[in-house]
Amino acid sequence: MKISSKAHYGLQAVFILAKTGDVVSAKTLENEIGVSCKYLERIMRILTNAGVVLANRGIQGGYYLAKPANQTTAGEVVRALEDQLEIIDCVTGNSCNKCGTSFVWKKLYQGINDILNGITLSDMVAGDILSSLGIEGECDPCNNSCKQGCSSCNKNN
Amino acid sequence: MKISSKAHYGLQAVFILAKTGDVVSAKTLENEIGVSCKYLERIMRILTNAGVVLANRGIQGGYYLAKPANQTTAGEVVRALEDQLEIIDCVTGNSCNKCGTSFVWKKLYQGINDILNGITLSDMVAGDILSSLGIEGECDPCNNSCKQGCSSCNKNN
DNA sequence: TATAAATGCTACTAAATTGGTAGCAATTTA
DNA sequence: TAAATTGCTACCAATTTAGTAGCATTTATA
Repeated sequence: MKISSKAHYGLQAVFILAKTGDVVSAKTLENEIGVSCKYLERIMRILTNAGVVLANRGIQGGYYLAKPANQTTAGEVVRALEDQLEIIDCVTGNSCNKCGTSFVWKKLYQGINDILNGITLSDMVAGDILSSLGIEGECDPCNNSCKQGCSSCNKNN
Repeated sequence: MKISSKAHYGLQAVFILAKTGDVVSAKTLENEIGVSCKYLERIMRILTNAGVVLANRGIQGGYYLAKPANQTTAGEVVRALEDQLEIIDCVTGNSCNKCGTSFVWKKLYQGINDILNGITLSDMVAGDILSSLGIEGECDPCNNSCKQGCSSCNKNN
């Protein structure tokens, strides 16, 4: 149950595309994210084939969102890069030994998809701007301190 | 983002403990689940150390739930067997590059825990009984057909 | 008290997955 | 034509997963 580096880098990449609102090359993404452009190319190609982003070749080429940021969800991105989020074989109906646990995985599968489908790239950009303005104070989503009123983790809301 | 076989087998095992309501040996679990008792022993030892189950050695020994089935959640079981469900490093505050995606993973992490914490072993046993009685009709949680009113996947409710 | 049945623990291993790298082809702009 | 860029395939090292094996320890019971 780990997020792969592909999904992590891929979501960072589309986040940058959303924030930039323009064509961004793999080389630029490499500078922003800090991982080799060859690896990013592979990741972006998966997202291109999935229809999440579009690509232009040649000089001035690069990647850009296929749809507006507020119509692109984290779910689309992560599913493309995480093998459809099929957390266990039986959740997509490909075989099941009826072991008594399947409804747990099914619920979890649906829950994970619901959560990620509920987050758009616009949400991510908005959350990032708030955070960079220091509006959330010490409520960093990456640690366990959360101040009341924060819009990112909602832990104390 | 795959459920490990340890978590799958482990949840099957505690499900059997809950259904049986008695001490069950690894050998018996082997017969029920179809995986070697040596591997199950290792899994059950993790659950024992986590305080989810208790173990008796010797003849007539085996494993049993440490708490009543309605007070034991899938979350406790899965967290013990899936490295605390730490889907990515930054969700538990151990480091974060503030890449703009962290609040997605944080929300996902909290969501996954909430879902699994909301399912008790009693729920699982109840769901299994309903299913074995055919009450849900063709709504098998393991395939994509779901009839209205089903209590397992809620897809059409 | 012997014995069989059970868990506890550690070490090992084969297979699969992850996380990349490398090189060349194709495309496009200037 | 040259430079910049994506597209594609093959390869590879490291890690993780999914077990197996063997012995130690404990315990109920005959």
